[in-house]
Amino acid sequence: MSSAAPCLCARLRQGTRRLSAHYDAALAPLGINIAQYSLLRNIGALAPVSLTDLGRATSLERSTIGRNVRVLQRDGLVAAVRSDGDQRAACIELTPAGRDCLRRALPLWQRCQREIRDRLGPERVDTLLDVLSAL
Amino acid sequence: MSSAAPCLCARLRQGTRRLSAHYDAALAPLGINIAQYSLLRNIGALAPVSLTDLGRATSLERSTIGRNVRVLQRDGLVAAVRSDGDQRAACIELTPAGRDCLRRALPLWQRCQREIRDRLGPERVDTLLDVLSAL
DNA sequence: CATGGATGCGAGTATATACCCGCATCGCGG
DNA sequence: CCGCGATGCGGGTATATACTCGCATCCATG
Repeated sequence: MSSAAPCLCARLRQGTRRLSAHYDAALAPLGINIAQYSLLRNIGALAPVSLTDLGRATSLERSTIGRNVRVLQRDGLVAAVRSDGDQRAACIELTPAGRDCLRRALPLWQRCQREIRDRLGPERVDTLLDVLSAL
Repeated sequence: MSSAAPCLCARLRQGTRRLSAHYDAALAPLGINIAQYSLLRNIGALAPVSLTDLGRATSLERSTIGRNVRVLQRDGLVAAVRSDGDQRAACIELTPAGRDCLRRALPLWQRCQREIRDRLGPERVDTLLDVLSAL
């Protein structure tokens, strides 16, 4: 029986792909996806921030952060700033274009959040967040 | 307020990364990860199966399936079979090594499933599966 | 039977993600 | 002050994933 049970991880991955596609589609007019939006939000909240700290905040590998930030940097949404202290740290902050992108993305993102909340109901959303935290 | 609310998608992605890492670590002794295990299970259940049908079964892009299957094929876990009908279909099935890998992976996977179920409790697991289906 | 739309795939390209290695810098202990 | 472990990053490599394009095959219709 248990060998026929659904794989929790596979289901979670599948749900994540589907939900990400939904958010990605909503953000597409701005040329960013949900991973980038999330990273931009984190940078905006923590800036100026080092790649290592960004990795800690997002639970992402530092090297992953580096590559993802590079894309945002290429697109002019974030920029490196001179760090006063540690010369190793590559401190990152939003550019005006990045702030503008975040601002315009907000309603699109909120719409996605609302849609999901409406579809699932507030209780199940809260349960989901709770379970994800416990994961 | 809502702009400060947690991003459901980001949380889901984060939880998926964490859970996947857990399953990946458990399956590492067999040289496969959870995505490959899941794909192998699907192939085992549907074989002989075309890439397109595999994609439908897993909600993955057909081109993604093609690339993922290629890795399994390179590792000798799956093989293409002559299709009696449509000459376009690249019918895939498990090799004996693939079946053996699945067999040995089963207890490792079950252990992961049990750990998660123990950590979350059966109700929350069921709720999670329910929510993911509704996503 | 011939042709054109539908379908199945592969390849190109791009991002997300992780792991490992090597380099540069930092800071502490001698 | 000097050296060595700790820390921060970039690059290499690999897989997962998606989108697009082009090719081959299929099939229904004329």
